[in-house]
Amino acid sequence: MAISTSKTPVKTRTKILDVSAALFSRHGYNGTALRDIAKALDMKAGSLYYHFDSKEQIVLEVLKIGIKNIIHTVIAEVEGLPKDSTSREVMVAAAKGHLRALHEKGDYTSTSILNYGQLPDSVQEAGRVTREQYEDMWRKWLTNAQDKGDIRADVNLTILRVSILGALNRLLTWYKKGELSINDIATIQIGIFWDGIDT
Amino acid sequence: MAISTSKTPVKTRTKILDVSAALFSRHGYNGTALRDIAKALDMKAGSLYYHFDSKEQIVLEVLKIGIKNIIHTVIAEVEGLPKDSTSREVMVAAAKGHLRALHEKGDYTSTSILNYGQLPDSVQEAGRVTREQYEDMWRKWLTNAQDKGDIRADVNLTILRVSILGALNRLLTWYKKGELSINDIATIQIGIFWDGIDT
DNA sequence: GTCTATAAGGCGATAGAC
DNA sequence: GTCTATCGCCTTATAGAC
Repeated sequence: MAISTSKTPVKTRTKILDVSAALFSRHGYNGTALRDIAKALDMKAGSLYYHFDSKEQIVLEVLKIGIKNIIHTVIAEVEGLPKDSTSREVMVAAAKGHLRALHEKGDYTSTSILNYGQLPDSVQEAGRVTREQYEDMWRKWLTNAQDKGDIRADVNLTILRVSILGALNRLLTWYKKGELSINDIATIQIGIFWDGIDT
Repeated sequence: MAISTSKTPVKTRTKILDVSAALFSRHGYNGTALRDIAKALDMKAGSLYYHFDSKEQIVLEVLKIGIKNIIHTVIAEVEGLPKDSTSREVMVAAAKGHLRALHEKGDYTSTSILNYGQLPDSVQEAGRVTREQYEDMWRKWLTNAQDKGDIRADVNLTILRVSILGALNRLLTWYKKGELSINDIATIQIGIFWDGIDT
């Protein structure tokens, strides 16, 4: 958290980001006007420029918060495990963190997952490094697991990684809170990948 | 194919759709102006209205072509199988069809896969039925396979379905034609789901 | 910090010439 | 079938009052 001495200056900024994330995730970057963001906060569009320099700066901040949130949630979940955990337990923990971030901060994370490819090139460029850091985390876990002999040697780890992340990310388009909790889903999804579905 | 008696009337329309699909898939619906579409065809924006009534009509047509293309490709692949094929062979064939449609008609299909949630509500509504028809096809194949005892009874088919489709759809964001062919990838991905990765 | 007012340009869509 | 020209509206962003 940043150092803050005054009473409220941070809060409006945060509200703007929250509302922006919600609107971007539903209507996309180009489908959301600054007037829409302002209106949702009972403000006028011009007032936003007291807090941000441009619309691009807003979406970039939303993007970074989304990715960092996933990374932090996933790391916390994995580091909360006992040191002698199995590879499978690591994957389930990582999946729980990933899904929990998608679910709890869906407005922020979906901007980086669903809308990323359509954002202005300059914004994509600025967010690229953090995104690749996250892919690297999965690359590392999967490689470790295969090296330890917990994943068969013939499994293509690149395809496994994109498959797992693709499967997890789909949560954003189908999950409505019902009988299954986020943790249940993570366990089930990794279970499918680990054990297969064959009889 | 529609009946056509004159020489060229269909072609310009098709070119407009091709270019629109390409631009929509890269910059999104709201990020693509009619002027951009026209410019890519060395035309003026106003001329597009001879072929289409509105921008929404263009994207709706792109959307429908994308979904129908996936459905047709997948059905052709599955119906090309011998009658006595195993459930696993059916899944691999369906995955091949799905990935082939994404790859060969990526501009059209990615509009329906990546941009769908951000399209105008009226357009989403018009495309919904066809989308659900496709989900139903997978639902049916998976249920059949489980009923025949080829998928373990304890596997949650809803989660399996969203996981497979999420994993397959990821192709759009990572695949660059290299050593692996589309058919190889389909076989590998279904192999992971079927056999698991455990040693 | 938020407002009003406005600049400067982009947007989808239309009308009529060719 | 495509053009030019334009309408009316919306967009991001800025300037200055409060």
